[in-house]
Amino acid sequence: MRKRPTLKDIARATGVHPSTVSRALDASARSSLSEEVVERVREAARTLGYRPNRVAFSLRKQKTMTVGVMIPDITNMIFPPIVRGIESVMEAAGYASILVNTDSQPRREQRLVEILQERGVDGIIHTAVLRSDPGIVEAARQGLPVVTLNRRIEETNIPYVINDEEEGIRLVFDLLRRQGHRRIAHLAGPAELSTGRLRLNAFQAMVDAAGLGPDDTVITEAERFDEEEGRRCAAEIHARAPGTTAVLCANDRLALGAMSFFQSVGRSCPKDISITGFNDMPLLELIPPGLTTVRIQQFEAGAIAARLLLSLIERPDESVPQATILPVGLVERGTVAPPALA
Amino acid sequence: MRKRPTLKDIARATGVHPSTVSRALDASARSSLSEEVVERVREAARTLGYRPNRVAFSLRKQKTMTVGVMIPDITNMIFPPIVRGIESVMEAAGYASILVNTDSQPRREQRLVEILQERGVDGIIHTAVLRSDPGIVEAARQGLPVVTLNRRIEETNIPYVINDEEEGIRLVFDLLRRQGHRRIAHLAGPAELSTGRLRLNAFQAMVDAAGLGPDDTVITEAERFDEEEGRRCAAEIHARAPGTTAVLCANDRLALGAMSFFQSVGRSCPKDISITGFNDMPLLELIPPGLTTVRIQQFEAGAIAARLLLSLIERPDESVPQATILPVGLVERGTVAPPALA
DNA sequence: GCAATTTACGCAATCGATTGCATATCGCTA
DNA sequence: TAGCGATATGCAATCGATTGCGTAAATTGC
Repeated sequence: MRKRPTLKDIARATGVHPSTVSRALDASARSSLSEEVVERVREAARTLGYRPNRVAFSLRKQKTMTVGVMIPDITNMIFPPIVRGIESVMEAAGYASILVNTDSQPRREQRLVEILQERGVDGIIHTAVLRSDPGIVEAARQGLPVVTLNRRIEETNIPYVINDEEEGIRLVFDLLRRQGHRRIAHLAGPAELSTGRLRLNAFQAMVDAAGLGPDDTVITEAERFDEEEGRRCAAEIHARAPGTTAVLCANDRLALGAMSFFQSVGRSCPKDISITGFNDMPLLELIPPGLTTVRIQQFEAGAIAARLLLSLIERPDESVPQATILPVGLVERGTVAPPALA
Repeated sequence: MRKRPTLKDIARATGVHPSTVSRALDASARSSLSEEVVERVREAARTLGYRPNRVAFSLRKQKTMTVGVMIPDITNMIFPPIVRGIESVMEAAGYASILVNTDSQPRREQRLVEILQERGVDGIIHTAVLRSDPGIVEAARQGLPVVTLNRRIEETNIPYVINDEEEGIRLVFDLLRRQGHRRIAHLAGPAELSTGRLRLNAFQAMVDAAGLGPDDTVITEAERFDEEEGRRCAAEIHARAPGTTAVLCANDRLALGAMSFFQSVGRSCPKDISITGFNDMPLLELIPPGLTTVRIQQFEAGAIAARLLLSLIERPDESVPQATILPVGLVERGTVAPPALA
């Protein structure tokens, strides 16, 4: 087990100075060297199996070619495609990604930001920010490139990439209205997450615009974006507003929970109750009666955020768009039908 | 935007030498210093907001506190829990993980191993090895700690953590037999993946032990572990052996593909055909009629592999178990029933 | 054929931390 | 009070690469 060769080893092998080796191997500095030396060095590097030591490189250049990717929880199925989108761009640009899960815990998140900074990441893509988020904001203020994804931090100038939440809510809301629904509940996401908040705001705007009264709509707020909370909130809706004919859920997992609840109390979907989701996560089409939902661009969102971050890192003078809003689409499946005649 | 303070800054602030600062901040070297200096240094470090520079640390100590985690594809739902299991252990031990997706492409995989080595990872957890895999084997031979997960590399002494594949196949096979099936097909995984191979071998052993003849069993081999291949191979089984009453699939995604195919040709599951999977991936219980499958320990497998790797890294003299075989369990749902009477 | 450039490479500092060794200071003993 | 060891701290090399500057040799100009 011999250790990896260094510039010095190549220098010894070729009889030149290490700095010359460094230049010979660096395409942009190569021009100041003679053809012959460059060739000899490259040949020696090849035969010795030289691989540059990125740690040393990082120390000298103050650049780790590493970015931090913060997500709430990789086991939540909407995140893997996003992560792949990010990596597809980052890897091609020579960057590695350190992936961390925040579990949506502010304390944990703050600690992870510090860990990433200690490691000298060149930037952070954050898909899990809370609506206000001191750790990451402070890091950005100190000059660390940051892009947020899926959510935004209010009152900062941190660039963000989000889906057109308003349009998504409009699509499902309009669908429900066209089918004749009037008593529409909103199963909202956590208010401290910007997606939760944006979708709730959009819902309320739609309700107002449609001229529905407060009696027609009931809103419950989930504490997490998961099935269990979906069930709990659906139960609350069922109890508080039994006349509800449609539940517009802030995401698919909440909707699956709601479907499970209504089934358990014998209200069949879509006959007795219509349900809609948001995100269009994988496998949804296999779960009957097929959740009607809003499709978002996951892989592409990750790739765009990654390109934004790269731009911040490598061309700090160029300005990047503060907001990137991705189009969404309606996916009609089987969970929406006209309301049963009372 | 002031830059991060270094040991030198603290040294200047306290009037001691940088090496003294280093010692004061290092719990194990602290003992050789006076109480008073230690306190002054720690105080200064706190007020300056000092965070150690891990890059410099890594260069000097030849240790990056970073591990590589190689998986085929994070969007494949069995991997996220594994990744979380790995990270739960690694993060607690102060290690960061660089996650890479190989897409099961040998060339790409080889390149990723090199990238990880360039970055000086202290070890690699590989959940995506092919049955023989020169890149990672060579890295291990050169002394890089490596643990494989879910799959193993044959004819090496690289420690591995796998599920009890044989027992899993036995559980579903016995279930099918008890229900009265005799004409059982195997929808096998790719032969170059050890899971594919192990499950196939186990299946054949069961067939032999049960005294079934070659006429009773047909075997098709998928090229990838996905739904599309599941459909394709199911079609092949349907064409070659229409009398088959049960299909034992090498994993859940192949099984979902098979379910989709048989439904498309009007053979209802489980009435006309029984189907079993392997892995018990999330959401399966929501897809009717509920795939009967084998549950494996995902999070735990990741955690165990991580502990193994940590042990290889930090205590190279201690020996670790070459093989860790995790127990599996049968999950009976709705896709298995007695064969229809011919 | 000599001064003025240019070319090609070496030298040494640097990035920020760690660590073996040297040394100053102190207390203590004889 | 000289000498000794123990204790606390400083010094300087080191990890592996990058890079501004210096300089010898090669080239050009006239």
